[in-house]
Amino acid sequence: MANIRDVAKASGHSVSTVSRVLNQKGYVSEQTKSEILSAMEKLNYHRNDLARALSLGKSYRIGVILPYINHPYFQKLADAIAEKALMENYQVTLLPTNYDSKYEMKYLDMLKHRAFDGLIFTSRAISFSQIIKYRSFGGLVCCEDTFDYPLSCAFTDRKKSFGNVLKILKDAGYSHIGLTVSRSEVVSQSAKLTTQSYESVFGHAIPEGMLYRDAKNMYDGITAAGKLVENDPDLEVIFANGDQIAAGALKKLEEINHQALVIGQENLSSSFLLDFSTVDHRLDSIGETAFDLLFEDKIIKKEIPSRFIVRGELSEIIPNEDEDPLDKIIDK
Amino acid sequence: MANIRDVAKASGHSVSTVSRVLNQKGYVSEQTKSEILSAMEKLNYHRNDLARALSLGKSYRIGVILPYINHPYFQKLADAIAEKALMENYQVTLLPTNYDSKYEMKYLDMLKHRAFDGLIFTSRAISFSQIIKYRSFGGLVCCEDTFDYPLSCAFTDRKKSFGNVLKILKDAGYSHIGLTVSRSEVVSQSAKLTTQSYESVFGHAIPEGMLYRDAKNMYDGITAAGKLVENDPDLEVIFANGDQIAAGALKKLEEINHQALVIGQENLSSSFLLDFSTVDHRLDSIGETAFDLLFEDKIIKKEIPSRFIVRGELSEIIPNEDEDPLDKIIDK
DNA sequence: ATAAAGCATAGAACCAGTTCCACAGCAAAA
DNA sequence: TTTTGCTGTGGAACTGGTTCTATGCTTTAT
Repeated sequence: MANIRDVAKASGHSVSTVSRVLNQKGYVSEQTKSEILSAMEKLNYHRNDLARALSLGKSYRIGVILPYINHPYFQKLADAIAEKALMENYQVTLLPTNYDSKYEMKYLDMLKHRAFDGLIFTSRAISFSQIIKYRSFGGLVCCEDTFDYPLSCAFTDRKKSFGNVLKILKDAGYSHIGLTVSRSEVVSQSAKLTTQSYESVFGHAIPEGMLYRDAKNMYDGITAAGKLVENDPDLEVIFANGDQIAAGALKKLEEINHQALVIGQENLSSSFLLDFSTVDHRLDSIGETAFDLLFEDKIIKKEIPSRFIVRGELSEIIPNEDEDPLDKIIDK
Repeated sequence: MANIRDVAKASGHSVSTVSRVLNQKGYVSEQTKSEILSAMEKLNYHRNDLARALSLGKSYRIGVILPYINHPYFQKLADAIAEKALMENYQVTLLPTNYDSKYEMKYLDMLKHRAFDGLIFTSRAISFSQIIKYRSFGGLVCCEDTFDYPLSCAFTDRKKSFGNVLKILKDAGYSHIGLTVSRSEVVSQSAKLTTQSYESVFGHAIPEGMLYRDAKNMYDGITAAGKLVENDPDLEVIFANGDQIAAGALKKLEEINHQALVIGQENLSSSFLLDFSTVDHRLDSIGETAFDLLFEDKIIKKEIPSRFIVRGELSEIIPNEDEDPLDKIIDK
């Protein structure tokens, strides 16, 4: 493998001149340039990016921290980040954690070790204060509200969007509502906001047994629907924490022949296929924004508004006047 | 940022001794070791992975080349590769190409530039002979049969599995069969095998209008089903090139109230949810194997057998004796 | 005529690691 | 007693780039 010194020797010029040709900056005569170029050709030379990165102190790589690599929510978010990053000539590496703080710390350590120029947290198990400690080692952005912590973020106000959906349900006369969350509200910010929204809309806590706390995939959705109907035979609505969970729930409801509304989140293809309403958290915007903030000098916090996509029987029930803060969309 | 020389100076030892402590190899006395360790602690020292990679000539990074980052088939395959790679302490970067050979060449160039130790092609636009040129720059593996080309691969015999499914359909008395492929059989190996299998089972080419050539996602599935029924009002079966396409087709068939069997591929959650049969190409096995082959010295080619997962009405029709080369599974 | 500015190039230091080699001390084997 | 082998350590070269600085040589402006 030829290196820059080999090229210099072969062309009869100095290393610095070769470097100038390589980077197309500084003064190089046409004559010299073509001599060096042909030497490169002859030696089959290609610049070593690792050496370049070491010298520059910048690797043009970022990492996206996400709990599950094959989870639709995080996948969609990661895709959005990757799309923007690739446009800016950055490479993106997906870093799955399974919500294990050990992994999160490991990836932060990789930032320390200069494996990345920056990290985007799509979700997390560790605290903000832990993350902040690593600020001096590279860019850091979270995809959730970081409140008063000195940490950039791009996020949707879930309390607002959850509250909006719940209010619509309340106004439409529904009261037997089951909810699912991925993790207990003690550890999950999203779960906490779900219960808080419920309380503020309905004026009381979610009734015992109407909150299913371990909904991570379609199969959990099946289980959740079973439990919720078992706990409340008059169940009217299931507000799930994702379209995949909603899809599973719908399947179960059909199976046991229980009539109830199902609402999902993220506007995945399954919600369209199975024709249920869904909260679109605008993951594409969030991802793009998160990347943009990564290498800003200042700490910036950006809120991106959600949309409620109304489908199926709900689209006939709810009023369409609407001056709420969300773009409400009646699909088809 | 402290470096290894700072640690050496601070601890009163040499750089090579610090390196030995860092890598836990070679002789170091307990006394020296603890002195160096505490110096590292004090200086908040962390090894620079870029410098290490440069020195070692190995970055512990691999790339996975795939046309679409959010396509279920490639996602599943990439997930399988990533899972194995992470176990072996390699980092995985997803490299989307949109079937643009420019991108594929760009990623091969990145291999040249030492950004990766190896690349796995899950699909490709360029020829095998193009890829082979880069063999000297790092590991290279394809997830399809590379035939006589000197290139490692992990793959399923699609001709075999397609033929198996088509034979089952033929034996069950179906003859009005529509098929979908993602790209024309001129460029897509998979499409070519689909048409070849059809011909060898039915003894004639796919009738005009019964092959839809641009099926890439669920929405294409909807369009495809419409066209196929239009071209043959007696359509009995749609054999789609993926579960997402099959799901779209099924939706369209229900909409226009046309009774026909739908068969997908990859055994995604949608095939389970919507209860149609599917060909499971064992992407998890393929991904794992592909990684294993990446850093083998020899060129190795491994075939992984597919499974046909039979669901819905088909499970009542087809005989269950079966000594065919595929594991046939009757689901539920 | 002379200073300033622009062009073209080379040399050497620098980024932060790894590793080969030499050398010393000491214990066990010849 | 000498040789061998193991332990422990340091120096220096090496990985392959970038960039600062110095040095000439032309032009151009004053």
